[in-house]
Amino acid sequence: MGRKREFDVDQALDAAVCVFWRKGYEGVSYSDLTQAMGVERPALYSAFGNKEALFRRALARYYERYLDFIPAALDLPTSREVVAHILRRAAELHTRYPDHRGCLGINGALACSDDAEPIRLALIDARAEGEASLRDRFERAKQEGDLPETANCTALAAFVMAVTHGMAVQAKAGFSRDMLEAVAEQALSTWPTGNSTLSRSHPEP
Amino acid sequence: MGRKREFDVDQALDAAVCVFWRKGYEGVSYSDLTQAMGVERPALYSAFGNKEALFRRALARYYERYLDFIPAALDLPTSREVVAHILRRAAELHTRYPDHRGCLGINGALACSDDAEPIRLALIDARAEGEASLRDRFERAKQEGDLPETANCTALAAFVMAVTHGMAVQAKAGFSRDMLEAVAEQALSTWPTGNSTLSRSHPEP
DNA sequence: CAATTAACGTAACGATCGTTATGATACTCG
DNA sequence: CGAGTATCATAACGATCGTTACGTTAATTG
Repeated sequence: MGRKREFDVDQALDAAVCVFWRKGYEGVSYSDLTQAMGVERPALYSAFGNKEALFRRALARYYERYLDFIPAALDLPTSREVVAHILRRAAELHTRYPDHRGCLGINGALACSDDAEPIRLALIDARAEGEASLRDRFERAKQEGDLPETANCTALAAFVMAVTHGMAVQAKAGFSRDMLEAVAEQALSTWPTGNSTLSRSHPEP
Repeated sequence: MGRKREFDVDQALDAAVCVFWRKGYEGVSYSDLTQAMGVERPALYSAFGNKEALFRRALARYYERYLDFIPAALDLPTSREVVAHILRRAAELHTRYPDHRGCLGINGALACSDDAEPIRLALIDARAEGEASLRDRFERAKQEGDLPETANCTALAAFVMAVTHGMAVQAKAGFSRDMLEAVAEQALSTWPTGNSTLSRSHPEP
């Protein structure tokens, strides 16, 4: 019972994602949020709780709506294809929207005040989760002969994520999609190959 | 004439560098600054101007005190040595100080409010300058036969900077120096070689 | 149709932001 | 020594931060 909500929560959340994506957690004020979401402050608090809770909701939505290509990439047959897909899709995503470039997982909070430290740590955790799943995928690749026995899967996953993060920084600085894709190709050119037929059965063009 | 300054400007500036390095431009308040620099607010204004001017001074000092290895690296004989030196020194610098990890050039302002936009652009310019000097160095390497004729020097420079920025993000997230060095080595393993004797006359161990 | 309930907009909360009067203090120069 | 000046610490400025009373409006329930 009671009055029914006059705005769509999901739609408002999408708007919040865009604002945080552009300005980061601390760079966003409630004035920014109310303007972008078309919702007055008290409605935000009743629907999402405080700013921190709203950001966490926005981050979760970002991962499921924009970073869904990462779990999808993990299903590709070779580690090289996994990496190629992640790097290329990241280059595209980071330059897709001219008014909020880069990655929310990086833009959200890199260095911040003590007040925002919980958000910074939450972003670190989120990134670490993706990196861990990538490492696990590389371990599987090693077992399959797709990566050499000597491969350091932890380091390889960290390398791929480092390039992705670096591209996000450059995207926020205005780098073109083409330039980021050139960076991605350079990163790919280092990729080790195993000795099974797996990696040769899916040649890159 | 008049009263003489009771604090050392350079020393205070070094303290400001550390604070901005840790919390970024917007994450730092004047309370943080006065506490870290041991100087009251009006003295900061009279010595440095406002917060934006202070940050620009701190950024300049950061480049000359901590990023001096970049111009030094450009003088090394081969492009591979240049890149190796930059990546390894970056990995070290980004993990050197436990209480302000990463890079001021990234931590300073990645995504921010509209008020801090001038600082964000200044950081972009500063990074672009280093990237351009790296590209120019690679062009020279190409002329010397140290890089193949087909090498895309702009993309190579962007790649090296992307890895550096990615390592900075990871350093701020708590990654160890060893892990960052493994990332650097992986990046190095992609490095193209020319066909002159130059690159072979300085083999890596 | 009342009674109840929840979301609405307005407007204000205390705290902190970056910035600056203001008067006291310490130094230089005539 | 005394006039002048620059730096000092205290304290306050208006603006904005994230957050929330409060009275009104619209929907549901008996």
